Amino acid sequence: MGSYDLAVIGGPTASGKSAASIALAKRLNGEVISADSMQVYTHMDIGSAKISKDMMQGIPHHLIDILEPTEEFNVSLFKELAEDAVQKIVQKKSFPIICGGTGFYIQSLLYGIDFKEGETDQKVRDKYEKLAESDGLSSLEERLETVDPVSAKAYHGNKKRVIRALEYLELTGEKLSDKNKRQRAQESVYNAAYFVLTMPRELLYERIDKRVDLMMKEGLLEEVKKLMDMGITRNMTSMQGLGYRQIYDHLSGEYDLETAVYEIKKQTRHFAKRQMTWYRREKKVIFIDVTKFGDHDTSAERIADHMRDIINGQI
RNA sequence: GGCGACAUGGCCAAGCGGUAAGGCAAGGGUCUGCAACACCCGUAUCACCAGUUCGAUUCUGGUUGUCGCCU
Repeated sequence: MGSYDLAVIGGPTASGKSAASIALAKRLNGEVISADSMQVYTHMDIGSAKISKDMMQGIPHHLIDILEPTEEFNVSLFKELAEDAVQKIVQKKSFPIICGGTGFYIQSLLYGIDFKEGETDQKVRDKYEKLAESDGLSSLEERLETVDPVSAKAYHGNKKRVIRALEYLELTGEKLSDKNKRQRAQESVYNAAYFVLTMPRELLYERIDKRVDLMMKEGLLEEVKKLMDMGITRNMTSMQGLGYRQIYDHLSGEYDLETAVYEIKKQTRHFAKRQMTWYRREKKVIFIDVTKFGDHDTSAERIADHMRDIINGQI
């Protein structure tokens, strides 16, 4: 397996990560760890484009269907669970393959970002939340400006992060920006082969549109209805997912179905764009243009061959 | 054929004498506990021609185009 500890398969949504991860796992006696903020939830299959048991072809998968949609999920939890999974896979003499589009999650694992210090405190958070409501976000921003100007500049207008910065400082006495600087200096804890699947933007957008249409055909509407019946509300982490929240809004009478579908497509395009900017700044990624590996139905195998060769040091 | 209205960036749309609001889309970016989140940056010389004026996207005339009404 050369000198790599693990492989990462990233890329924008709808780029074919899942198929490639299966093909690679078969080649390397690997197991897949999903780095996806929505596929962790049960009852959310269609909208999250969750890989089916069939498609898994017997390859073990981790971090899929591990939470109820009522439960919270976040980077910190992901990192913990993913680390455990990596360890278990390695102990079995198998090869870990991280597959998913959430760049932040992958980063947290690769660089061992420490979320233990300044662990979030609901009381402190509520306090700032209330302040934001009564005095406005700008008052919190001013406050942050005086105690941690670097964070204040970076998080301008960003309520969640302004509050986190304030919270972190209050809990630890250290500026969040200082902690980040400290952590950024860290080297990756794993030697990872970080692949990112890409394709021309136009093609990607086409595939996104098609995939959303397919999700609708497969019953995304019904899926969201069921979630609502289960008592899932708009503010839960699970209902933040693309596709879910738009259908939710439609079902709550915000807009008609056509608008919902249009919004899902548009927002997914925006998302894909953001994913790309994330990968661009990631240091050692290996971009793989999937269009160079034949047509879509058969390319996964050839892409996996290519990735395997790189991992084995043959390229 | 006649009458009237309108022509502003990819789309929608303000401005109506002093050198182009805004929204959306496209594009770029930020991100260290909600990240499929949240946030930031950002693109025109106003259909064309000729006048009036110190100065016109804004006024006048014409050309072209679009829309509506009428015969």
